[in-house]
Amino acid sequence: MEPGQCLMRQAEEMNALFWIESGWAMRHRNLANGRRQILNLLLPGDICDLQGLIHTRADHSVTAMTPVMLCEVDAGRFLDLLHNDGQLAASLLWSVVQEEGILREHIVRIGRRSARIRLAHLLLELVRRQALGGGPSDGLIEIALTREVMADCLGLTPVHISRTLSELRRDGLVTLEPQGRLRISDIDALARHADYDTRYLHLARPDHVLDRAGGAQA
Amino acid sequence: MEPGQCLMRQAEEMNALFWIESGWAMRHRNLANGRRQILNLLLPGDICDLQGLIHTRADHSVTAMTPVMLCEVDAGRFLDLLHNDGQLAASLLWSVVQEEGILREHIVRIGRRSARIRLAHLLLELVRRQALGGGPSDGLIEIALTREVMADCLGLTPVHISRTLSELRRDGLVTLEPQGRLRISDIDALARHADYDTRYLHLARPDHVLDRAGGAQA
DNA sequence: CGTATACTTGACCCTGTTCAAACAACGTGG
DNA sequence: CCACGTTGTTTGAACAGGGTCAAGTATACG
Repeated sequence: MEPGQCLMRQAEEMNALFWIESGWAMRHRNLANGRRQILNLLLPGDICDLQGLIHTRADHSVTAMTPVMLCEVDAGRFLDLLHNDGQLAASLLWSVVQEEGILREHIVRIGRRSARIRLAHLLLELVRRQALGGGPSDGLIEIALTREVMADCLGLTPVHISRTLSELRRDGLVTLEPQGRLRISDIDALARHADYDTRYLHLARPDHVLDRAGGAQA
Repeated sequence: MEPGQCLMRQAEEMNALFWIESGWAMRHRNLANGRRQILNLLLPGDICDLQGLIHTRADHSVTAMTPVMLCEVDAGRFLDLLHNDGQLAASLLWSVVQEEGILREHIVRIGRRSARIRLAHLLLELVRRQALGGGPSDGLIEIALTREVMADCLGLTPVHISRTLSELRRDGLVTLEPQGRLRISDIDALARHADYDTRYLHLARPDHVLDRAGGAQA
């Protein structure tokens, strides 16, 4: 899919599941007053969306931010597959727990943190998730995020993102690379600075879940 | 459990699942700077928590707000039960989708709405969820919420909640009942006023999911 | 090389915060 | 039954973080 194309549209009925192979996308909701809130960014390896399994109306849209390669699975077939493959079931459970964790973290960020720390957290999370999905782990964020995207993630305005980012750059925590990509110069320093729990999403995938679910078809 | 008791504590290892039979509880995270963000309120009928299934460290606490009766299920036994009971599996899937919807709604509220509308949304959601769980559906919120609880839900301060609530009362949208409980005088009026999607969580539970999962042990 | 899109910067404003004091509701013990 | 501590609520005044509007500047792209 090309940038700007919708994988899924608010209020549309879903009956498939997507798996992002490459490229970035975003889940977002558009409000009546023209505002937008991005709920979560989707990186390679992410699943979208459980809602598809229960064949209901989507409460948000999903839009490609870069060219995206994805794998589409019919909901019915997927449920059948779950039946025969406990490992798949365990993966799904794992992925759901991960996603809920990301959503919760997002709530805390938006609800109780300053603009500066919100932004630091967002960048730290993206760098970490990118690495988990096989991307670079050196602090460079693969794709260029517009100020508007960051603003709509964090409940701020593009103008204020611009200012806050300048601050972080001034303090040597973040640098601006070619093509508008961002780099966290020193991940640990920024994490300390921003009270970021480095164990978050660091969870090794515990195999006992796999074992158990392999028998249980969870 | 008594009010103030923890069902689950941040950073503690979980290997059980709870089902709330009666009473209200809250999921929350406490930050290093002493602030608190409530992630979600748990009402009768809610499940807490999927994280328990994969035996990992909790990233948040759960605390009883009223006396709470709950049903505790060992994670391993639950996974075994899933094996034999497709209906249970479907219920779980359903409940996960519901919960993710609630979390997403919360993000939009906190990220892109004014204090007044945030509060209206919170109250509307509670009234709706309460009714879904068998509680009153006439607009009365069963339990007295402190201003601080509402503030920590919505990313605001108790002082500002107090002011905002006064406004809503002045405008005749909400009334204060005995024992500090709140009542939405006219649910539809408030929903219109607050651009609240009344279809949200109104989702009838589709039986085809049950059927399918009954065979598939999803 | 010109246009479009995004980014930066400044000035001013507004929503929600902070601090502080007064007030109400409630339970306890004398 | 009343005094009183406790906990939660209301209100006011001053303040600040972030928003809004507007102008100017990069950067990419055809």
